[in-house]
Amino acid sequence: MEKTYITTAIPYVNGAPHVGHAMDYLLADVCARFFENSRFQAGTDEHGNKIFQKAKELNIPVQEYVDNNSKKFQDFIRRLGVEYTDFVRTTDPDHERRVQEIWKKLNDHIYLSKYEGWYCTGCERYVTEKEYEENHGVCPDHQKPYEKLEEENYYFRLSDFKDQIREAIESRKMTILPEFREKEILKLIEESPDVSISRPKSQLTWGVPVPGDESQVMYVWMDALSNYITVLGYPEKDISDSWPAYAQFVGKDILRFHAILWPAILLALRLELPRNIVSHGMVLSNGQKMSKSIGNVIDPIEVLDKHGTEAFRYFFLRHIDTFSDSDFTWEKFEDAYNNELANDLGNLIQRLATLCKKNNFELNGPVELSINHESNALMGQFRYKEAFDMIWEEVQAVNKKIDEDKPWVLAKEGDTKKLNEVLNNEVMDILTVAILLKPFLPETAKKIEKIFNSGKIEPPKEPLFPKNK
RNA sequence: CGUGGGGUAGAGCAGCCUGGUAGCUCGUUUGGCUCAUAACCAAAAGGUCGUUGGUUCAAAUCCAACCCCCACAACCA
Repeated sequence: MEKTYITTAIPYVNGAPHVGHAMDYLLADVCARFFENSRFQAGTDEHGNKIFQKAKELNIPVQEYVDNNSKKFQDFIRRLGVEYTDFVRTTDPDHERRVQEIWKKLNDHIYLSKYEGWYCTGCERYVTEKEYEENHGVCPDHQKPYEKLEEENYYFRLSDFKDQIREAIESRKMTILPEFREKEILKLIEESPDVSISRPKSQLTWGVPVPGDESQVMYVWMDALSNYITVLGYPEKDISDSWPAYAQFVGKDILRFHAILWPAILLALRLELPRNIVSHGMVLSNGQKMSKSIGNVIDPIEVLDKHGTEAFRYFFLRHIDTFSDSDFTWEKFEDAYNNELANDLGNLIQRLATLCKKNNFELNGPVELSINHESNALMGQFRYKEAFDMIWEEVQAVNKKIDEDKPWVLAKEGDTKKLNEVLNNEVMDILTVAILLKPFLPETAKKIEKIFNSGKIEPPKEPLFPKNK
């Protein structure tokens, strides 16, 4: 059976999970829950010098180091309430073997060439011409002058596919979202040079060996991008029940690799291009990019510990824009939690359940609602924040309706018929809200259904979202 | 002359493509209600829509120039 295949970028595991990683997972999770029959990939990127060095510093075997870190990400994803179906690790032998198979298939588009550039022996990396000029030829970290070095690299001939990629984007066979990023990519394609896809072993040991050349190791992108199909079992398995991916979620910082290099690889393999590449913005902290040196990094685990999964999902899906950069501050988070989750929704559940209980109102058996809400159109376009806003209007509308219906007055007047009628309407409304909330706040949706759609209506003993002082 | 985004009420944003009384959320003030987590509902105050010029009967919206902020520029989510 055909599945809606949804992917997330695989994070580089040289550190702990970052708030930014959460965006990928949450958006993909909303998408996966919105479509029922979906396949959902997640994973970790585990090769490269930085990881190798970090493990050496810590005096831990590299494999053990990446095992631990990969586990941290898996735990993190679970704590976000995100349910993936497939998890890929780039150090998995299956993945490594498959990447080598892929490399072989790309052979016609790969060539060996010299790379020349400024190199810092301290950092063990090349710097760009611009960086070289800015630092006046001396590495600021190591106080050493850059050296001119040259090495042999394998290159992938991107130019073989530029026209096809441009055509796919323009004809919307492959859609890049949001639109302004698509414009950016179309410009970038023109100036994209061929891509260096290997490093000499002397420089990079922790990686997948290039097949047929002992002296070279694959460079990250070739290794990492392939994960989306190696996890499906490519090339030995038929992946047509899942591929092409319906949506690939990535941060805007790595969009270029996903929108240019990755499609080129797919074309070279004669595979279809993904239908949608959705790029989200960055999460800022107090209006600035998070960075250790500024000391404004928000630890997602801390947010989860303090407020739980549902509140986390709520804030990041509604108050962090789906496509643009948005700001996280604790103040904003607390405001949203108290005003919206606690007051609007939490209190609504409490007051309506209490009204039902006090007036002995019950539904006649569980109700099946089929809903065609206008937010669905937005969901289909990946405009999750806007869809969520629209759903919240429904929450507020129920509060308003209760105020207008004044069930407590009807109860005093003894108008039982009218009372039951309005309570029934209101319960239907909140059950509708529950269904709409499912992709965003699955646990909350479940709780609402349990309270209102399983016979006797009882207000929860503990408020769903206790207010914080 | 790198590329892209942005500059709209105290804060955060929508509106701009398809010109025609400037809108939403939070905050503030006032009123209502009492079912509810001192929650809910309503109303009010608050804006020369970055600057200058142009097109038009009419511009936040189209055009031009300029100023300011931010991101990206092969691996710092």
